[in-house]
Parts: sequence; C-alpha cells; structure tokens
Amino acid sequence: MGEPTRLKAIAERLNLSESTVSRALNDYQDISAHTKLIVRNMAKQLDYQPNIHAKRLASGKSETIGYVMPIQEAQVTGQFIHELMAGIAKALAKYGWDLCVIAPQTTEEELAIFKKIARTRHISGLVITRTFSDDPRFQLLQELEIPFVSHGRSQESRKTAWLDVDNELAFLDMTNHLIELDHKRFAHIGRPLHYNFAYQRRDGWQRALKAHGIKVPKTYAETAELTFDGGCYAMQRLLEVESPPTAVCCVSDVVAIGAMQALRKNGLRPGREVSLIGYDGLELGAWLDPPLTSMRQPLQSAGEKLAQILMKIVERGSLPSDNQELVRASLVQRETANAPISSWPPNRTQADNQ
Amino acid sequence: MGEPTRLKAIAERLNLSESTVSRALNDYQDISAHTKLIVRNMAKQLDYQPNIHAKRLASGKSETIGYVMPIQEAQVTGQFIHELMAGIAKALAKYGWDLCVIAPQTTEEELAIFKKIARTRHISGLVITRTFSDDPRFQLLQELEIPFVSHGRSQESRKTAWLDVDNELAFLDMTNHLIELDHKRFAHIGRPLHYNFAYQRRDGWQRALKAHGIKVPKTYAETAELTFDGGCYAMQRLLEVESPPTAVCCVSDVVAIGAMQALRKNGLRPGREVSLIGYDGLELGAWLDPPLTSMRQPLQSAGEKLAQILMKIVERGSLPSDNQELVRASLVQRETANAPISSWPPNRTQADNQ
DNA sequence: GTGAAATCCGAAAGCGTTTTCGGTTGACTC
DNA sequence: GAGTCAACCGAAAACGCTTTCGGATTTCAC
Repeated sequence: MGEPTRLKAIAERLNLSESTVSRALNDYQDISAHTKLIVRNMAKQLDYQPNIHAKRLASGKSETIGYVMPIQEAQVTGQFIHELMAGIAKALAKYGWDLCVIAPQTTEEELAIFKKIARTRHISGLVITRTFSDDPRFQLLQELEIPFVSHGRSQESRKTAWLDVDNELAFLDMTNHLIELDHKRFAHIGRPLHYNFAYQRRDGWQRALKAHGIKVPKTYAETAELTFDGGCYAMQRLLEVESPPTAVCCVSDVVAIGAMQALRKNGLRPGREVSLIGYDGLELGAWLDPPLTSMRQPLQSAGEKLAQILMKIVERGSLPSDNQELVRASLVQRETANAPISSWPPNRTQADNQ
Repeated sequence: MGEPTRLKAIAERLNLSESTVSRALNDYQDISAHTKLIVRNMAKQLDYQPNIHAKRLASGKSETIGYVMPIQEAQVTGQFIHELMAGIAKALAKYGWDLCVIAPQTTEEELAIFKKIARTRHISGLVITRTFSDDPRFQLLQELEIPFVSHGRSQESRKTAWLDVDNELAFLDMTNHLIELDHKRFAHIGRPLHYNFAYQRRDGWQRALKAHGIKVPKTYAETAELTFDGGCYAMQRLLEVESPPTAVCCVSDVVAIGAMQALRKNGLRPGREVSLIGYDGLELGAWLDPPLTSMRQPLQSAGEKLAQILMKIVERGSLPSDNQELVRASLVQRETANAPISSWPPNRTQADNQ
C-alpha cells in the first residue's frame, strides 16, 4: 500500500513550507488564492489525508462526538436507536467528524465515563437519548462543561440543548383524530414515572379532551410498564371498569400491541369495538393483524439535526439554550383506529346477566 | 475543571523522567517493580488519563475499531444491530478501545471509505455484518490490508476472520424439531440470491429431510424477499400447491410473520393447520397472536467475540484464518410449531367441490 | 521616492506521548 | 580489584500536524 502522503510531501513538491501547505488546506486568510489552488490540487493528486491523530493533538480538537447508546431497556428500542444513529453518523461524516459509541452497562458507569471524558476531552461532545424526567446526567454534564445535546427533555434542560418531539402535541393530535372519528370515551395508557415524555403525552391527551369539553372517569387514565405485558394488563383493567372506553391512546407501540392482545383475549377486535393508537410508528406495527395505527416521529432527520446542533455548539460556541427544537410527530394511519360501533359496549347489566 | 494531568506532572512529582513514567505505566521490563508501583500510585492519585491523540500519534496505533452499520435494508435489523453493537462496545471498553460507527449510504461509498481508512489508518480494524455470498468487501479489505472480521461468511472468506451462526445446523435443528412433532410435509421459504446465509439455511432444511428419507415436491422450496409481503406471498403460493405442507421453515422472522398473515387470510391459524418456525428470535415474535416459534442466535456475546477476535488480529498479529468460529442457534419455543392435525389439508377434490 | 500598510510566506515552537539508545549504577565472578 | 553483566533509568528524537510570530515583498498614498 505504500506510505500515506504527508504534509511534507506536498510541501517538497511545491517548494513551499509545511506550514504554508497546512494553512492553505485549512483556508487561512493569509494565503493567496493562487497558492491555495495549487496546494489543493497537489493534495488531491497525491490523495492526501491528514493524520487525524496529529491533527487532533496539535489543534486540541477531537472532532469526535459520542453517542451514549442505551442498553438497559432493550424493548424494541433497537430500531429507534438504529435510525437515529444512522442520521447522526450521516451528518457527521459530511464534516469528517467521527461518531464514537459509548455503551455503559449501568447509570453509575455512564456517569463515570462522563467524568473521564471531561478529563481527557478526547470526545468533544455527546448525544444522549432516553432522557428521564429527573435525569442526573444533565447536571453532571453541565458541571463538567461537556457540550451535549439530548434527544428528549428533562426537568433540568432549561439551559441545555435539546431536540424533542412535541409529545403533548402528538397526543393532542392523536386524541383529536379519535374525536373526529366520533368516539366519546377516551382512555389513555401512560407510564407511571421516570420518563419525561410520559407526562407530556398524558397532558396532550387531557388537553384535547378539555378543549372539547369531554370528561372521562379517573379510571380511564391507566398506566403500564413500557412492555407488552404492561400494555396487556392495563387494557384488561380498562375493560373491567364500569363503562369501558371505545378509544385508547397508548404511550408506545409496544404497550399498544400488548393492549391489542388483551382485546383479543376478551373476544374483541382492535379497531372494531375498541380503537387504539400507538406511538413510535414502528415498522412492525404494519405486520400485526390488524395493523396498528400509530404516531411516528422523524428519526433519521432528528439524528442529523442532533449532530448539527452539537457541532455548532462545539465548534462555533453556539449557546445551548439557543438550540432547543420541537418537532412534530405525524399520524401513521393503519387499521386500529376507526369509528366506534353501536353494539359496544354492551349494556353492562345485560352483560352481567348472561 | 482545571488542566488534565500530564505525564510531566507525574514525572516532576516523583523526580523521574517522563520516559520512565511512560514505560512504568506501560509495564516495560526495564523498570523496577518499585518504580512501577510508585508511578502507578501517583497516576491514580492525580487521576491521570493519557492524552489519547498523543498516544496514538506516537505509537502509530489507533486503538479504534470501526463498525460498518448497514442502513440500506432497514427491515427489523435495528434490534439485531443494536445488540451486536452493545456487545462490541462492551468488549472494547474493557481495553480502552473505541468503537467508531461508519454508516455509508451506498456500497460505493462504503468501498470508498475503506480506501480512505487504508490510507489514514485512523481505524485499526473493521467489523462488517450483513455479508453477501458474493461480497466485494472481502476482496477489497484484503487487498488494502485492513484487518477485519465479519459476522457471517462469504464465498471469499476462506482466509479471513469470521464469526457466524451455523445456519445449516440451525435449519437442521429446526426441521428436526418439526419432524419430531410428527409432521410429514415440510416446506421452506428461503431467499433467492445474494445473502450467503440463505443457501446455508436451505441446505440445512434439505439435509434434515434427506437424513429421514423424506421427499418433498420442488414447489415446497419457496423463495421470498426478506420482507413481510415477501413472506405473505410465498405462503400464499405454498397454500395453492396440490397438497400443501403442514410445516414451514422460514428464512427469517419477518418472512414468517408475513406467512402467518397469509395463513390467517385463508382462514387458517398458524400453529394449528400449518406450523411455522421463523429465524432470528426477535422479541416482537412473542407479541404476535399466536407467538412465533423461532431460532435465536446469541447477539450480544457474538459482538463481544467479534471485538476480541479483531483486537487479537490487530494487536497480536493473530492469523485471520485462525479466527473462524461457528456458533449454534437455539430454538425459542413459542406457539406456532405444534403437532399436525388430521383435518388438514382437506381432501383437495372435496375442497374444490365446495 | 519615502513611509506605512497590506499581503504573503517561512521558521520554529509547540501538542503529549512512545521508543530507541546509551549511560550509570551495583552486584557478581574469578 | 579489574572486568563482566544485569538492572535500571534519562536524554532525545521521533510522530505529523497547527499556529504564532516575524520577515520579506509588494502596494498604495502622499
């Protein structure tokens, strides 16, 4: 393969100094247009690629951003993470930056890694996802002065950079869609604690109902673990209340899929007696019977945006608080959200007498 | 945050030279045990972290491996990739190596990136996945002398390092399982070309049949695109042959899920009239109705092994051809593989007369 | 035609490690 | 007690780039 081309080689060929060549390639102002041109041509001709380690050592910049890959909660986040990472990597590649994956096994390990990064600075910025409402990472990263951007917000994210889907709006849209289908009784399967988005999604649901003057019993606000089983149990409980809902807004697709299972077990068909909408827009929702209606957030483009925001902050000192952006999720119409049917729910007393 | 600790600081504190400190930390033979001890203690005390760029520049090693993340064929590879990457990252982290994600948009771009890496050497080895039977990457990487290990084989992989699931054995096991359930007519939905594993899986199915002296019509060897629709169409065709099969081995879970859909459309229930086994062991298979029986390969541990193999090759010059390993997939028993029922298939002439 | 101001480039000092090469000890042999 | 040999450490040269500083030209105004 031969030795790679060095700065030195270009300099010698052109009878220039290394420093001139370096500045020409980096587009310094004090190099003439003509010199820049011939240097660049020669660089191209020799297929010059700077030694990245020397560059980073000399400049003190690492041009590498880290992505903290969540692994604790595996539930179908795979697709999600994959698309997001693809977007991040794509945007970074345009500028020659690297994407380095960090996969801590525990939160403690994660925080320890942050501290290490703060000392070595071999990673110039971080993208974090799966944010919690009360998320220790936000404070630590700010203390350590590590530039970062989060996909999702937290209580602590007033002054930090983030990109988030407008969860509240998504659930407002979702609920409105069901209202337009002429449903009257709307339930919500949310998540008890922890994740920040859970609150926002429930709020969106509530706001839509309030805007239309719709009141629902407290029992309609169910919660579940973010798993298939969680959704299944929650739906089961909803079916057991006095007068069960005809439309259910689910905090995630996985939960919705669990809910579908509960419906089937009760002899009901999702989208007939009870309409369901999930959230995540997972591809696999299309493979179910019936295919799951859902809300989808853009992921690949979100990844690209995250990378761009981070580069802006790292490179150009952009203020984190100037980089907060909400994106809108869109409805993926499939077959679990339809107009209600008149025969459901059956008159409870009748049903009880059977 | 203060300046990070440098080698110099340790040297000054201990009245040693930087070179001695460096060699002490790197466990050179010509440094006394006592010196090593005090140097290490001081390093710990000052929380010393070497400047990674200086280290890599000086040593000429990058201690970074790249993972080529497939993005073209998104179909549910997300979970797959996620688990594999988690394993890779975990193993690398133990040795302080970095995992750098490369996400080429096209094959051409991928090959161009390889060429760039060959020149810069800023990545010391690659992990590639989704291998094709006729895969141009194998030859190029060998030519470029870039160390790499593949997850999956290719025609060209005789002399390269790989880790692969024993696809043939997996489908042998899968088919044997159905044979033990007392099925008599076994079909296979495979994939036409391209992917290497497709051949192996079909061969495993055929070998099991041959070993039991079972003969099946040629029409039982179906092929499909690796998608939901592909599986759906293939199953539909299988249902239309003279005497349809009672057990179907599917090349992937997604294909199997499509096949389930085709069964339902024909008023059949997967696992009753027709048994199905998928391949991949996707979590989502458990959420279907009925839950899909499948074969699962270890992914996280595969990732770890891949990383270890690569480090061994890069660091200790281990021969690629000494690093070829087959792992065995295991059956994930769920509910789509059961004993055949006597009422199926109906007598064809009867059915036609209805 | 002088001085000042631009314009352009080279010299050289880093950046923080690793690694080679010698040199200084002290112990050991006979 | 001279010579030999380990054992241990320091000096210094890399590694390949960036960036500051100043010097040499040229340009321009007057």
